[in-house]
Parts: sequence; structure tokens; C-alpha cells
Amino acid sequence: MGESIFDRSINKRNTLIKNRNILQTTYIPDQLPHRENEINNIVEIITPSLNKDKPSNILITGKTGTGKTAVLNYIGKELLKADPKEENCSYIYVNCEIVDNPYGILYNISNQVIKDQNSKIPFTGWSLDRVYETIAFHLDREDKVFIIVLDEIDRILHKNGDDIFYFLTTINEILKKSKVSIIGITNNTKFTEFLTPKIKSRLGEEKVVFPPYNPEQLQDILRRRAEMAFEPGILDEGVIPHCAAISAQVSGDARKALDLLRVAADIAERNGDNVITDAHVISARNKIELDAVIEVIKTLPSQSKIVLMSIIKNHEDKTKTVITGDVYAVYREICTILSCVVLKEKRVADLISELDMLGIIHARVKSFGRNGRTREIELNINKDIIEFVIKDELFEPMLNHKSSKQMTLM
DNA sequence: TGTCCACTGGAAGGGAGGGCTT
DNA sequence: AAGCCCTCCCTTCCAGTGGACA
Repeated sequence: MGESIFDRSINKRNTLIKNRNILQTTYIPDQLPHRENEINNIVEIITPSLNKDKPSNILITGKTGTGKTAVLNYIGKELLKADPKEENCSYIYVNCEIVDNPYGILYNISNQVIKDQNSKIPFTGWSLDRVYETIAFHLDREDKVFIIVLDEIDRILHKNGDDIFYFLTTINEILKKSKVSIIGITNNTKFTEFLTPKIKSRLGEEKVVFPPYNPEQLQDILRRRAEMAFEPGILDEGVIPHCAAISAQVSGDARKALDLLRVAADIAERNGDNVITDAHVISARNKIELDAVIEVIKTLPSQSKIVLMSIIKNHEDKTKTVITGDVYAVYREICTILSCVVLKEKRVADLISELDMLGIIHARVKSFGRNGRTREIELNINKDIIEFVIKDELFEPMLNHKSSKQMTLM
């Protein structure tokens, strides 16, 4: 065997990280420290399901990285241990962020309920009513409790999700034998405000709030993971407190803390350093932020990219404030140059709002008196980064056309 | 004090594209 | 093949509005 270009890289790897898996945010540890109260609380509520009694519906709220998903996954595992053959109770987990339309969610649920390959629901094509009926029919063929966990439940709402909530919360009136109880998870505390009162009260029969971790708790969580993931002695003593402090500042986000630690370790490893230090944590923070931004911009639909480009072009004149109308004018020009479809004002205005929600720009509504009321648009991210990312085949013609000065910047 | 601008925000609906059903 | 259905992206329509200016 000859030498491979990977040899050097492979030798350098795995010197620091013993078990990378443990630092991934998807990893479910055997213990979830500092969530004992929440776990007990939920367990108490859903225990009746083991006797085929319907537990109350639960609405779980808490910011990102407070362990909601981890806890619910953990509970699902434990429930299966208590009832291995699922004779009394089945646990169904659906992440509404991945599939956020009513059909998709029901399809997802049905896939876990209907085991018989031949009666499966097609992933599109049926009417929702038919899907409802089919799911209800299959639920009732058994005689047990179905606990349906809807993670990121607020995502459904924007997509006309009223019907699906109505279905899920009233389904017990149709069922003769089986029972369904819903556990909704959301990080949006205002989520229930948008629900009709009936659905609101049904969905939130019980409420469990996950508070953010404080810095000490975050440190403890990180220490436990680090012990399993790393060889001993490779962590500078400041590293864990530093990771914890950074993420405690934001929202007590354990996911972020773990990301920091993992990426810091990656960076140290790649540099061939023997010890993970504060400096690595700082690089990690920058890298994570930058990567996230780049990823968001990269995956933007091309029309949004053009809108974003229009905003940048408008900002080249530093003296004026950029408003929706200006952006639209430039947007038209760019579309013409690229010879692509020109969307209407309303749509472009909506795309601007979306860019704002993604945090790429800051667009707040402001009144200019006689000059109308519109959005004042600012860039939230370095323009060179955006241009660098957007510069794909789509924009080659435009960048060449506009100015060669711009090109040299990249 | 009222006017009036340049939109905003919400709703409704079209139509293309996925696919099922008969 | 014709008729449905759902979702996504988009257009059309319209009432509503904060504040500079007359």
C-alpha cells in the first residue's frame, strides 16, 4: 500500500476527541442533568397512559437549547422500556420544522401509526379529510393510548394549521377504543395567543415551562459531556466556563454551549494543538456565527438573492436611507440584466420582510411624513460576505456589468 | 388641523406542479 | 384521460397609517 493524502490528516485526527458523537446536539445522554423537575412533571402527567388512560394534553414551552427535545426523546425511550410491546401506549414524535404543512404532518403521523405497508397513506394526492378519516380508523383498530409529540408546533400555525389542531384535539370524540393525547413543544411563548380559545384550552390542559440553564448548570452539563468525549487533561480550565458564559448570555442555550465546545475542539485538532484553549473557543464562536450566516444566504431562493443584492447596491450610496421603493427599482434593473422574472412590488416587499426575519437585514417600518410610510432597510451583515456568498453563476453577468471594482474585492 | 404620501399588512384567489382516483 | 386534492409561489385588491407639511 502506498501513502495516501489522508494519512497525515488521519494521524492528526482523533487525538483530542475520543468520542465525537457525544458532543453532537443530536446525542441523547442517559441522564439529563438539571431537568429532573421537568422530567418528573411530564412523567407524572403521562403515566396513566400505561394503564390505557388518556393523559392530559401538554404544552411545553422554553427557549432553544433548554432541553425540550432531548427530554421528550428521553421520555419516549423510557416509555418504551416500561411498555416494550407498546400494548398500552405508543409514542409518536413529529418534528414540525422539517415538514410544516398539515398534510406533511399527518403523513408523518400516519407513517408511525399504520404499520401495514399496503394501507399507507401516499405522501401527496389525497384530500385532508380522507387522511383524517384513515388515521382515525387505524388509531381505533388498536385499543391503547397514542401520545403524539409535535415538536416546533408553532411552525404549523403560519401555514393555516387550525384544521389540523382541531382534528388532533377533537379526535378522541370520534375514537371508540383508542385515545390520543398531544404534547406540543414550542419556543414561542406567544404561540397560544393565535389559537382559537377552544383549541387553546385543549392543547394546554397542562403546561410545562423549561427555564434556561444558568451558567453553573451549563458548566456542569459541559463537564459531563467533556468527560466522555475527550481524553483527560486536554481542556484548559477556562474553556468550559467560557463556553458556558457565552451561551448563558444569549439564553442559557445548552445546544450552543455544546456547539462551541465541539467546534473549539475541532479547531484545536485541525491546528494540531494538544490542548483546547480559550482562543479556540473564541475562534469557534466566530466560525459558528459566520457559518450560520453563510449557510442562510447560500440557501436563499434566487429571487431573495436578487432582492438582497438590490439592497446592497442601494447601500453603495451611503448618504441616503434605503427604502422599499428604492430596492424595488434596483431589483427591476438587476432582473432585466439577468433576464429573469420580475416579481411585483408586494412580493418583493414580502421578500424584504423575510430577509429581515432571517436577520440578514434590519428593516423597520418608519413614517417619512409627506414622503409616505415604508421600511427603512439596513444591512445586518458585512456586505462583502454577502457578495462573496451570492456570487454564483446567477450573478456573474451582473457583477461584471456593474463594476469591476467590486470584483476585485472578492 | 387636515391632507396625503408610499407604502404596510391582510385576505383572497390563480395557476403550476406534485400526485391520487375512477 | 379527466377530475380531484394539496402546497407553493405569486398577484391583485384594499383598507389602514405615522407623521411632515400646508
